[in-house]
Amino acid sequence: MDQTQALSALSALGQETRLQIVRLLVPCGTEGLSAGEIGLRVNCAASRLSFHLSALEQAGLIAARRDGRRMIYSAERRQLGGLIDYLLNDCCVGDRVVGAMCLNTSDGPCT
Amino acid sequence: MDQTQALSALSALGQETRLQIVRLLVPCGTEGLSAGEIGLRVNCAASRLSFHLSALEQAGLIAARRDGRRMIYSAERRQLGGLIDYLLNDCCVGDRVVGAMCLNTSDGPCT
DNA sequence: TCAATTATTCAAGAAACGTTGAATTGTCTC
DNA sequence: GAGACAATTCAACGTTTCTTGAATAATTGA
Repeated sequence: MDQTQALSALSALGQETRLQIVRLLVPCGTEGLSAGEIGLRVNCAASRLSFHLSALEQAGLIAARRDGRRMIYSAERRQLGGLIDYLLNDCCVGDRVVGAMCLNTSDGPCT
Repeated sequence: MDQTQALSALSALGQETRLQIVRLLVPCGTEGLSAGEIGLRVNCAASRLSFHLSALEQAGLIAARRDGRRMIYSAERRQLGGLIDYLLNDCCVGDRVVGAMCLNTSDGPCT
């Protein structure tokens, strides 16, 4: 991930509804959720939801597929991982203080 | 770090000039750089720079101190680490795919 | 094919953001 | 104190982003 991609991912996540959507989708894995379901969970009108979903899709943070008459969205976890990796290694150049925050978590994937 | 703090950090970083500033300041550690120096390095007029510096400060990503007639800014590396930690552990709930991206880097702080 | 369901697109207005230049504040040196 | 230096604040402007509601597209089932 380069700076341009990181920028678009960061600004996509820097909005409440969109951060909520990503947090909702990550635990659903590749199975994902339909747009309607997402709208119910994040309490969001359809057209507003579509707007935010397409922003996340453009940033590469979620992927869309059709299932009958519904659209299923799922988190692009590799892109999210890429963003974290960018922050940790390209932005912060392996800085010890920053890295320690990651290591401090008891059950995180880095321990 | 909670969702509110993460949101403000993410949206602060989702802007080119501000991401540049953070990338510039992290390697400088607690020593930091003066506003004028930062302005030269990121090619930014004084008032515009001030605007972005205060946005980063409000998000807790940088700290300011005065040294004579100059203001010295330094990265708040713990806050940056906290953001990464949030993305990895609270947002992504220790997701394996996301975590793997972090582990994959050869010389990152997580290996 | 017609109606119902699901979701997107469009246009308009409101709100937030980013840029600019001028004015201001704080600090230093003479 | 006067002048220079470093940085911030302010107001104005244009741009982008977000929200809303109405219109449109795609799919399904009677």
